[in-house]
Amino acid sequence: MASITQIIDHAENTCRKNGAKLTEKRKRVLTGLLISKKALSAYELIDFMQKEFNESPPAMSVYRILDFLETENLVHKLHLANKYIACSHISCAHEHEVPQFLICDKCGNVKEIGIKKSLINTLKQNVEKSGYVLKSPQLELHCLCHECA
Amino acid sequence: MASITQIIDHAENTCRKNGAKLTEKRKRVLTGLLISKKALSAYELIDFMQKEFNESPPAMSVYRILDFLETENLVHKLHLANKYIACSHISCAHEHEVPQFLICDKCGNVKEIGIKKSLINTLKQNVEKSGYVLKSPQLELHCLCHECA
DNA sequence: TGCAATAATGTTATAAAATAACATTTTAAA
DNA sequence: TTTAAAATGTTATTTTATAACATTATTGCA
Repeated sequence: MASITQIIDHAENTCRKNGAKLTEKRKRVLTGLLISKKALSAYELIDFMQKEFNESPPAMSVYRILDFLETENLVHKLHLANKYIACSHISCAHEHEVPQFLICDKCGNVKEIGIKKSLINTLKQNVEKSGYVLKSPQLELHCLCHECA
Repeated sequence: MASITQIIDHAENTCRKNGAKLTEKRKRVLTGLLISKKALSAYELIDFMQKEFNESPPAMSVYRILDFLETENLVHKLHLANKYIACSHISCAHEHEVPQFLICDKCGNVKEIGIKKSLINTLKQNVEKSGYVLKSPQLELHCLCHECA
């Protein structure tokens, strides 16, 4: 399990390779999500950063930074929960599976699992049979965690 | 293809069987969604109903009505788009498939397809292997429709 | 039929999430 | 060094959603 510093370094290198820049502000937002044990909304992130880093960035900035991090695949937006979660594979060397998020409707806990290639292909075929093009196979499912079930 | 009146009648009977009541206000919200060619947000619904029925219910009421309709499975909330869409199987006599929504990220068009039982079972097993319980297998996918692709 | 309880809806206010538009600062490139 | 582009800030607003209290309508029971 890589330390947060290592993950940030790795993220920085990945961004540089893509011609993007992981600025200090962006690092701090990503760090906030990595430190946090749970998915956070933009405003929860602002509160969290106020407590952890003694800085309170404007919401507009946080949203922009989250958009950037999402575009760089460092962060995932969970639409079911209106929250963001750090990608759990940032420092992996191998290509990892498309994420599927199991979101507890009761307590908000989120678990990330990988979607098998075969399942993605099935989804993709279903989509194309319907005249649409699959843009992003990331999945979110309404669940209950083992504590709330 | 059932007429809107028939669909509403069917919905009313289904609610009655479930011990719920499809009041006039609720009928009008459902009708609005049935008339509409596309998924609508709560506020879009309010605008739509102002134009179609010359009534402008408060947002709070619309949200409550949408919650009710969703609970009765007459309406689906699309979390990716923050919109609602009428269930397309209200007057079907047979048990229909769990819905999967293909949502065009560009224009907002939504297509509903059915998820095969085998795919649901796969999803369910993946979830349970992770210690969670699948609560609702409804899926939403980021897509592009054939016009926007 | 009348009354009490419950359900549905309205009102007022606010919270939460998100974005538009303009401005300033920082960084990178020429 | 200067300019252009990127990043961030500021101000304001829009959009989505809900809390809490009040009123109205409906239902069930005596």
